[in-house]
Amino acid sequence: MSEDRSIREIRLEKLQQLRDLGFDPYATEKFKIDHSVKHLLNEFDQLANLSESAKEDKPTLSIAGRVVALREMGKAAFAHLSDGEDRIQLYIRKNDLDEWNENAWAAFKLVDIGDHLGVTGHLFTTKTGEKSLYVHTLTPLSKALHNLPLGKEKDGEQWYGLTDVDQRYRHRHLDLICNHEAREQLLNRSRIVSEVRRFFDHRGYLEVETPLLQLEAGGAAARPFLTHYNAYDIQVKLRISLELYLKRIICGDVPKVYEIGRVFRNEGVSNRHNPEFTLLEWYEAYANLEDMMECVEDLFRHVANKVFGDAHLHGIDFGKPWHRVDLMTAIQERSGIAPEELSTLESAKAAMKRVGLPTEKENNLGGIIEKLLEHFVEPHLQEPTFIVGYPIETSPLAKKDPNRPGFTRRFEGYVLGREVCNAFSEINDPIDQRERFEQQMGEHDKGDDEAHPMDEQFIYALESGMPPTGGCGIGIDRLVMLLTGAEHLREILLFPMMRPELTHDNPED
RNA sequence: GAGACGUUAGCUCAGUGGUAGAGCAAUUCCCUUUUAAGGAAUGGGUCCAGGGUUCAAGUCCCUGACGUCUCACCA
Repeated sequence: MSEDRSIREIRLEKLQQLRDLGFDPYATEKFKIDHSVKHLLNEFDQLANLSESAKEDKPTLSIAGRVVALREMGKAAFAHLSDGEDRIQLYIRKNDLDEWNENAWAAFKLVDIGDHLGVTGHLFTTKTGEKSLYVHTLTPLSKALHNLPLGKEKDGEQWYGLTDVDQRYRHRHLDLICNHEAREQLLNRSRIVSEVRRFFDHRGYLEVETPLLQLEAGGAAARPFLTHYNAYDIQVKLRISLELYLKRIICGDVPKVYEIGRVFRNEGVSNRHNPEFTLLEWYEAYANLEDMMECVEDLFRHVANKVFGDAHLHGIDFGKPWHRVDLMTAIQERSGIAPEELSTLESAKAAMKRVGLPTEKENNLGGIIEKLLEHFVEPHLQEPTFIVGYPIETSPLAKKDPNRPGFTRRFEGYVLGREVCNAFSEINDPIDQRERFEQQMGEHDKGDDEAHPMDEQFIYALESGMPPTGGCGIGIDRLVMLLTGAEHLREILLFPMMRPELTHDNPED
């Protein structure tokens, strides 16, 4: 990024002048703050009365923040100070700055928009009725050497500011300074994750942390990132899911565990994809599919109520139970393809062709069924819905449905036409699990490089005995998208994956 | 991976093949209750990069980089 050198140089000169006046912005280590700006404004009347008595002699209230607006008027000035959460107007009068430091006014004149400033003073209301702080003393706390893209703002409306999405993501701090919505998204995400934790903690789940560096990345169908561990001189992979280690903990007789952690999938970027994202998975021994459904319903209801104070969000009522629909029934209703047609690969391909979908790349029944689901059913699943009963080929970790050959005890939850969770009764039969892995290895040999690898350590754990267990996974980023109404994953990822920026200053980088 | 669109001052954006523009921000000056403060003056450009066409290219053509959107792939 090309830098306006003159602005930077001017501000470095101002920095030196501030130092010469005894106001080195970088020298202060701590500045005592009495109140947040928001608190100051909320409790203004009470705090203003308190400060009335002390008006003449000593400083009363102390606040700090970034100067976001500045209106100088000769020997007085107005400024707005923002602590990120809220902003308050400052009134600075040359004659009313404390006499003990005659350089204070000169120092103030060297303050720019973007600088951090600590001030003391008393509260008052201006002629036009704005709650303000009458400044007695000021302490520069940082100097902005760049021209921050702070626009003008009135009544919460912003004129200018930073809108270039590229710059917003690459320099997220500027986005957070300039765009209130960016800050809100950050806070909402944090609140949602906190409430998810609280939900599971209160239900007696143990939060655990499992390895990110793994010899074989399993638990999902995805290509892993590869890296190298020098000490052992081995290739290791970044995890693509949390699943297998969490189930090994279940095998260790810890009956309820959850993890919220980053996983990495070596894939492209889109509105709803980022190569690293945050996954929530929880497992509960002795629980089945129905228990998992209720848990998902409770979780969404809890988070919506706690974070947004309402189970109704974006036209969806998370207070109600979710619809429960059999996958094959849903496909038949939406596409007219009967379950019998999807019993062999040949008839399934024929059915696909009949409804106008390409069949060239299809070589297993499960894949076709999931494609039909995606194409015909998903867009209609606006209301929270559990689709139940997934084909065995695409569910290598889910328990077989004893009543339906070829299908597993697995469901996915959908809201507003998008998948929000994936759950199943976990396989605890080590023989079955080994067969599934072997089948996946067969798929891998046939060219599916996302097929699940064999994991002997996991099999060994199952062979030691795992109780019947229900498990569920939710992409936290997509959950936040859903609850906040964000249209892009990038809006709720602080630092989304971006190609390196080619700068003119450093073309070699 | 494919297509469409975009990239001009610190920020937001105009710009019709013929001298590079505006608002805000910045610099200097005036102004002791303003609030998108106001007034006067000033400075600020690798028009994404590299080729090409042309007397002349920010503008037209080609290639590339980065981004946005849509589609494809995946979750």
